[in-house]
Amino acid sequence: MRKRINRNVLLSIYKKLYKFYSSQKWWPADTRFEVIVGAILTQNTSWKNVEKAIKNLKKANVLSSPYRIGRLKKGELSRLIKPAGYYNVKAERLKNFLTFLTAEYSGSLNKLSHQKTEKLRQELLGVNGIGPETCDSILLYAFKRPVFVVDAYTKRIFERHKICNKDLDYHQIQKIFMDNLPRNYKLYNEYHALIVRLGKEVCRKLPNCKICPLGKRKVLANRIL
DNA sequence: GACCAGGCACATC
DNA sequence: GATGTGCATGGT
Repeated sequence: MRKRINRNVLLSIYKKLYKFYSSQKWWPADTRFEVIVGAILTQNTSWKNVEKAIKNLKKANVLSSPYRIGRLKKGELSRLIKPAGYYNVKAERLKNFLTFLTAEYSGSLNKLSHQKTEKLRQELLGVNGIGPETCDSILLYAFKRPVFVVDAYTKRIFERHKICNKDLDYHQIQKIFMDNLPRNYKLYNEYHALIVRLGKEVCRKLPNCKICPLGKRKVLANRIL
């Protein structure tokens, strides 16, 4: 039997984070398509490296529409996204998404955006290379659906703060957040972004973290994040 | 030079 | 079903 959590805990952590960091203005991208490309490129990769890859794509003028990337040869695409790492797999994954979009929606993100959330999720998960987190990032940040994104930071931070059990999988952790927070797109958008900000900034500064807004530095010092 | 970063698919047991 | 492994760059 799972431990029941206090409904207010998640919201109060959110408020602390927001007060401390303020809005993160996510997702950092100019277009919906750029969000999707970024979501695939950032898989297990620092955003700094993804930025370099995105810059290359923009410079080559292929990020303005799915059609343009779709026309690139895989080798050429790999070369452009090289700084983001795993460039061969990621080129394949981008291609897979574009093949799906072309085949099922005539290459139109607008058409895709009319689908209901559950259908959209199933379709995205059907693309080889799009797993739960990438899928939910796309749902949340590209299509503004109220879906909570769980990532490595979320797991680490909330496990160590005893809010999630260590053995919970992606969907179970997601459910804890979604069952205990209002289903609100803006809230989920900001919350996930704040968690990433906290993870990035605090993680490396252990064990002498002075800025953790969660106020549990003793636990933090034991390598919480 | 080791370790990490906004995962995922696939092989093997 | 659980666990292990390959994929790869660039910063600390």
